[in-house]
Amino acid sequence: MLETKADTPTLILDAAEQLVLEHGFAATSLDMILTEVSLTKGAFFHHFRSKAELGRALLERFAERDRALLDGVLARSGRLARDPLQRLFLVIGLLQEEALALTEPHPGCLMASYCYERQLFGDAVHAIIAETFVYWREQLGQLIHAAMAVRPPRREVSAADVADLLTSVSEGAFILSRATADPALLGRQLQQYRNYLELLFDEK
Amino acid sequence: MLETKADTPTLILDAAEQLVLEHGFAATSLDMILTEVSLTKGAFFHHFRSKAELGRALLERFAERDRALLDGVLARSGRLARDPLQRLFLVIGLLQEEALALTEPHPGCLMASYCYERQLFGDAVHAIIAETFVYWREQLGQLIHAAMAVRPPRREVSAADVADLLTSVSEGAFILSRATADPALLGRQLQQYRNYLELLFDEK
Amino acid sequence: MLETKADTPTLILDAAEQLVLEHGFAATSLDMILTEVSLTKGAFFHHFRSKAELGRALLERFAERDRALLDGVLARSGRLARDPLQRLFLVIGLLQEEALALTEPHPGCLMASYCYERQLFGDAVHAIIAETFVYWREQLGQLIHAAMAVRPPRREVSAADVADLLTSVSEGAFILSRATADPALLGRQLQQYRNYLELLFDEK
Amino acid sequence: MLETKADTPTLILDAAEQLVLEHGFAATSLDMILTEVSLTKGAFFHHFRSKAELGRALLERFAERDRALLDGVLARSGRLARDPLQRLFLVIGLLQEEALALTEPHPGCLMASYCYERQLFGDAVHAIIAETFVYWREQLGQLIHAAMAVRPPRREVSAADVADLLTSVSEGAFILSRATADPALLGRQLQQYRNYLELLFDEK
DNA sequence: ACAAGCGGGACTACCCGTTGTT
DNA sequence: AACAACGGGTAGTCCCGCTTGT
Repeated sequence: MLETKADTPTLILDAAEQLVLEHGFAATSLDMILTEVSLTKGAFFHHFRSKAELGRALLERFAERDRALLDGVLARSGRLARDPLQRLFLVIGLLQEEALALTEPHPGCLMASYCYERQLFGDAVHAIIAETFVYWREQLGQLIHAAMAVRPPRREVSAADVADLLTSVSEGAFILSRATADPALLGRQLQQYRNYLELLFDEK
Repeated sequence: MLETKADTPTLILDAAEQLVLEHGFAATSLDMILTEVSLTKGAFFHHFRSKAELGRALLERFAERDRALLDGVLARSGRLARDPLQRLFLVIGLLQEEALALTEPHPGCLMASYCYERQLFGDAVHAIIAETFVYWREQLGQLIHAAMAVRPPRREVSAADVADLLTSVSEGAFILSRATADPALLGRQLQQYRNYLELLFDEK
Repeated sequence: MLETKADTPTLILDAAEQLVLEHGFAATSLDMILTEVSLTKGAFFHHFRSKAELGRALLERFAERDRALLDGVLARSGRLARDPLQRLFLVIGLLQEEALALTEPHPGCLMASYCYERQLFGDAVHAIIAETFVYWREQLGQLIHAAMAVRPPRREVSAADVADLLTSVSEGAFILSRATADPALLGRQLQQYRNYLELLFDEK
Repeated sequence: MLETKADTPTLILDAAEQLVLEHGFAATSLDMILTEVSLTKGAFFHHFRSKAELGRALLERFAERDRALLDGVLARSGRLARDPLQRLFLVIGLLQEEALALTEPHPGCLMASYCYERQLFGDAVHAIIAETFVYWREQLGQLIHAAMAVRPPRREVSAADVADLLTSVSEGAFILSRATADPALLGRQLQQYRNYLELLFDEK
């Protein structure tokens, strides 16, 4: 049906992403990737100028999908509700749904991985990472801000900080989930985040 | 008095830790470390059997210090208060104090770094990481459990999950703080965690 | 009018010659050449069987032009004078004219370049180089021989050696001119050669 | 007797110089050199930071020896005669002696070789080449200048140009000698240079 | 306890040439 | 006639670890 005949660059990116999340970027050799997709160096360097460029392309694709994920849940929440507070909880709910579907620990976040190999990358890469984190802060922050207008929170908080907290909890849970080999951990941590929001916006 | 003339293994570990947190373990070559401390391979292999052993020693020292940090704040909180609820907020407060003292982004967590280079390490290393995260869950979890006995929380939560949340938020904030080059971010995120606890244990 | 739309092989040869004189043959990759002329491998291998064949074709064209240069000045000198001595000085003069027109150092001689990468080429190429140098020795040597018949030289010299000297001085001046970034050097060295001939054939 | 136990860098330089003069720098692989001296890459990179640095070291040693050759013949000529004109002819004579001793074509000049692979090297290398050629121009030029003071030449010439001519003739003869596989050619060309000087400084 | 030198292997980058297609 | 894609091989670089010596 969806005869998605994957093209070579995509095949390479797919294999690379998975390997990088397991080994780190530096320890992921081109040979490892190319063995995975049954190609040779010649093919690789026809599509990418260097390994560094592969790293950048990998991150760019990841960041785009990451923003698309947020855009998606924001859009869906908008179709299901008008009230910002309801929308906010819908957003968290949709993310929780995905977390609950995991049967093994979340594969992790490429941006976090790159952060722990910071010196390997140039400013262009650092900028993409920062922008993507800030995108969540701003997009989600707007919704939180709107919710705070509808219902004053029980603690004086910054919408940006509360938005960042979702990112923090997620990133931290990715790591913890992997370290303890517990696929359900992410869902439980997102539930804590939901608890926080519920208490924050509790009536009375 | 405290003329602690650092011995060679310690010098190596210090340089290595800083470099690994910036470059990742794979991309940190022995030459880089040894240049930093003005030593040669001969000296290194006299003290460490291999690079892998250095990695293990690095992690062990880090994990010990990490547990010691928790032991320390727990002990101090015990000297300042008896009530578990008060002690819990003291623990968070002491950790916040450290976060507020940062003038540049937190250097990060070696355990998180290793998680994103998982395949480079053996089960012995993975075990240390898991145990250290579980140590926080259990030690802090006990205190939270005691607090919940004193004052029933406004949401039904597991003490372990609430304890894990501190780890998640911290790990996530390390990454976010670095990515956005914002040293104060960690403190603000810990404040969100404190908010959560305050709302959870609010007396109506 | 003479809208000589250069054909592909010529375009390739032109770009290759310039690049080889700057980088040497080994360090001139096909990709470099093809980027220069905006073509791909497919086009190249349609016109040349291999890089080695390009090298041969390059040299052959160069050697032909080199012999044509000598033929040209010899023919022009023959139209301007009958006396071999006069013709000889006319030949040198015409070559000097070209040297004086240079605004940047002479691009160099492909045969000299190949001599310093001798092992890359086969006997066929070596033969072309030797024959071209010998062609100058013989053609110019004949004229010098005739001049010596007309006017006995003040030193007993071999016509072939005196002919070779023009090649030596030129080849050496190409190098010296480049090394010192002095476009006028070639002209000044040819003047020394002319001085030698003048003194050699001085009437007492 | 002179138990000259060659050290590793010297062994490498010796093998490299010979190979570079035959193949050119680009086409001389480290493997070729290291096979010749029975070493491995590990050993090479312990002594040289890169192939480029080898190239520089190679040239520096060559240039030093080249200047030492001139210094040597100038010094010997000074011990054998006082008169600059006599010294000048002694210098040429000593150089001719060396040329006549050759049983196979002169191995060539590294500086000329590098000139035909110009783009491979940086300005530091270009500077060394230019300085070395200029050294001959100045040192030999001084002697020629002194000779011209003693005996006015029969043509108005610049001492520098006459000095350069020796370099030109030599460099050109290296190439011609190789191309025609004629070891005696260099000696015969130097004889032409001597003829030129004799005629230039002829009495009457 | 540490330094110098070196072996052996891995990795990125690049290069030449071929194939299939338009 | 020309291009995109790719295979196979090789070059330069670097890295870990061992040996030998002081």
